Amino acid sequence: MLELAILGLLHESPMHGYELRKRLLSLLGAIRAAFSYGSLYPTLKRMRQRGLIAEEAPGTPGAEKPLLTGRRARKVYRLTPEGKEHFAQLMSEAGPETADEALFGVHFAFFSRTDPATRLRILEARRRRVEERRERIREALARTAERLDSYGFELQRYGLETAEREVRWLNELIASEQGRNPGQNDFGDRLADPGRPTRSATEDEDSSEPDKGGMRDG
Amino acid sequence: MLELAILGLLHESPMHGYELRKRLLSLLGAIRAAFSYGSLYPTLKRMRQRGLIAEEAPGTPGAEKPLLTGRRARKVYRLTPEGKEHFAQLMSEAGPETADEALFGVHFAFFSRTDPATRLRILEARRRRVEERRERIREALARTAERLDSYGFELQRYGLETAEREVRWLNELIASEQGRNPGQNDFGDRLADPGRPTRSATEDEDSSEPDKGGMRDG
DNA sequence: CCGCAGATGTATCGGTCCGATACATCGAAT
DNA sequence: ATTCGATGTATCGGACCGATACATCTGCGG
Repeated sequence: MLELAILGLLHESPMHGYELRKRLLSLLGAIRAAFSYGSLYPTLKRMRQRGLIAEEAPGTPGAEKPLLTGRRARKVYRLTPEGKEHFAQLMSEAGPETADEALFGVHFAFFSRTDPATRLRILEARRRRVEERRERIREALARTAERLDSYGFELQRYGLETAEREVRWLNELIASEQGRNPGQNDFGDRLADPGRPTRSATEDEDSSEPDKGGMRDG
Repeated sequence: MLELAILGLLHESPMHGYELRKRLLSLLGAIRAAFSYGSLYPTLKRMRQRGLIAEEAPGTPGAEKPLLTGRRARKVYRLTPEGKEHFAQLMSEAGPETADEALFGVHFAFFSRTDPATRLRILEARRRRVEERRERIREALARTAERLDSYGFELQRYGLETAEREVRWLNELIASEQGRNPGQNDFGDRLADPGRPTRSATEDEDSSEPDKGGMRDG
């Protein structure tokens, strides 16, 4: 999960842990809690040992005090070919695991790097999951409504409404996906460009992204 | 967290693990994933060792094959006085920890066992937390909107809307709490409406009526 | 000039929780 | 008969989190 997110982010450019965490926060913070350093650093270590990422070598190994603007030692990680392949493989999975709230969110955040068929299957798997949850709440409500105090009732009601809202959202997304030309990917052009010399994303101002509003039809 | 939920449920009646899990699912399943047995049984063991719960003694220690309807050995747990006290102490805490999504949900589910002042503080702590989250999303959106592809944008938009919706919900709950007589608790026991059993918004919405005078008051 | 708060940066530790798995009994359907 | 699903207890490895530690750089007020 965290692994997938790291691989996805390192697709943009090499980064060190602290920066990864900030990007993670701004990318996923809207839907889930940010990963903590207590998971991030051990995961980076593990991924490095597995060869999915590699430490960027500093210029001169002797007396490597000044990194960038005179900062202290930082470990900058970059994606290896194995990591790239592993990411593609993880992203192409569309089983029931991808319906989990957290994993779905990460997948969705990198949807532009997935083919349309996989996107659709993931969205439908998630919808199935939320629909089941919705039905379970309805049953529980019907079964135990008279036993609930007003707070318990309010919790059920709000949870049911939340599930219904997410199903509507997924329906719109699925409709939007199906509205596209099923053979084409009108988002893929920006990611199918392997030769882009990605600068560091710290103060980057590259706004060559005219496409928008594919699903903002309603 | 799980501990708090177990203590709360055992307030109703003694239960064994399997039953606890089912009750947990129907009580909290509307807002969070159910606890798994992988957490439940170790937690029960730990709580028993700490004296918060105790195993219900079977009728006759000799030849105790038939429990209830001839089933196999089950461990029925009941609340000890220490457990009752610990529950009250946990429920009276209203610090920032209680603003966490999961812990807030459990607290809320047992709100009828908390005094109104604590309820109010917990609701306000949660609202503060969600407002901060909402502001972080807004900033991230303003800062990185032009860098986002349509999926990233949609994720931010949906997350922002989710946060705004929860703040509205909390505002209603807080207003409802403040509308009560601050010294009394008119929800103490049961107050289920015997009339219509909770029709939820299946297909209708957009009523946009701001009346909604709090939670089902009589 | 000093100090000190706050951002940057890496890392570990203990603990909670989850998913998978194992094992066993029972009632009902096939 | 036997397979299937619900009931029931339990453990294990792994993922993640919160707290903590430690160190450097920057800017701010005194």
